[in-house]
Amino acid sequence: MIALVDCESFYASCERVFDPRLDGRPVVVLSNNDGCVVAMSREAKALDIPMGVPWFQLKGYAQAAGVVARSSNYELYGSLSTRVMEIIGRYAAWQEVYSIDESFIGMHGTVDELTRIGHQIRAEVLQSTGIPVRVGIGRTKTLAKLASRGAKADLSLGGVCHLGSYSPDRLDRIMAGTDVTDLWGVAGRTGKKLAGMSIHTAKDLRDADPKQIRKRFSVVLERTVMELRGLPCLPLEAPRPYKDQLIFSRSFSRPVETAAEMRQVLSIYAQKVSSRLRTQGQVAGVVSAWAMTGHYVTEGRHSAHVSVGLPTETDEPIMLSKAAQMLAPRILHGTRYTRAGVVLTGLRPKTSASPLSLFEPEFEGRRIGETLDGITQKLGPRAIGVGLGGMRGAPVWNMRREMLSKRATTHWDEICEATA
DNA sequence: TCTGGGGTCCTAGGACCC
DNA sequence: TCTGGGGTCCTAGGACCC
Repeated sequence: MIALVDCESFYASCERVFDPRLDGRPVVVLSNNDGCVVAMSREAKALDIPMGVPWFQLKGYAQAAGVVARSSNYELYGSLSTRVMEIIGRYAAWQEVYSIDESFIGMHGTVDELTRIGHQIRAEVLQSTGIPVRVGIGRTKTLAKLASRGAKADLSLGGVCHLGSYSPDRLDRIMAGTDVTDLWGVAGRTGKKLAGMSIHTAKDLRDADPKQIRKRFSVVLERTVMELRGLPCLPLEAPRPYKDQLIFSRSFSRPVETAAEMRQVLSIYAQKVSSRLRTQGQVAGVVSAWAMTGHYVTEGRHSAHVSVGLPTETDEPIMLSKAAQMLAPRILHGTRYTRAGVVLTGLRPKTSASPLSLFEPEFEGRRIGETLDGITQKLGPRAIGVGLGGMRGAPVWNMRREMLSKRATTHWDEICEATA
């Protein structure tokens, strides 16, 4: 059997761990730039605040209704996630950490045994970290996901739902009451196309002809059909040694319109992403950069892309920053760009085979990257940078985070204080 | 004024090979 | 009119996830 353990309203729950005043109050967490709502506590959901609503639209109502808003504090969430995942891992020989707030584990046992273990996991994670979790158990990942929805919907289950505890009739009724787009792997576009074939519920999809589904859609949806029937098609994945790509992208707090400013943006973003690259011990072979106007503008929409193959794979910030700045000629002067990003692909672990010295880039071997990382770690992210990245103050286009909580688990000077 | 960010997998189609 | 067949690799774009 497979269990999905997922954290309830994870970001909002993290905010509560070190600020118990938030208990029982509606809490929303905002995306970068304090843009829109990306997480809500149960109380906020009860107010029918739509997920994804822009903060500037919600602000007035939120303040009147006593909603507490927080900027997203990924350093805190990442740190608490690591603790939660470690505890969950103690309960299984095989664990897949699927996302910051979800983990699949493999389990053996009777319905009663597994349900009991589910409750134990819940209790221990709550006791040790303050984060409430739900446990959904089924024969496949897709069914475990469905069970997790059940645990959320039916409070009488106490946070643990094992699909094996239902009769076939009851399971049919549950699936018939589940919209097909609420399934894992089925979103809006596929949902629309399925509706055209009179497939509206999870039960409809389970009972559809897999071959037809594969022909009309893809092998991905065919797998969903089989998984709904209890046939595992998606194995628990082992942790990967490294990623296929790394991205650093941000929206600006105000539009960037000049090539000079955009060069600064790209230089800094490239340095940010190169630092992640070094953390993972990888080198990159291809640098891509893009810039675009907002989704919501009606006039003057524009986007620019460029992709550069590097002569030698590298993790050095100077090379990568120069490559990213090759986007500059594609930038239309006077366009109101609202976001940009730098993407590294062609990633390999750094250890294997060093390039012939003839082709070594100018700065290779001088350990510029390592040196910057060391200084940054000691003195903070803006202490040093290459070229346009070495800024005393934050650039004017830098993102907004006006309601940021403390990073209580990763910075000594932000540690939680208790007062009598 | 103000609408997130970081990933994965799959497929189709082009380039290229013999 | 009519222009091989079979294979691999790579990339761009679509769809989805949290």
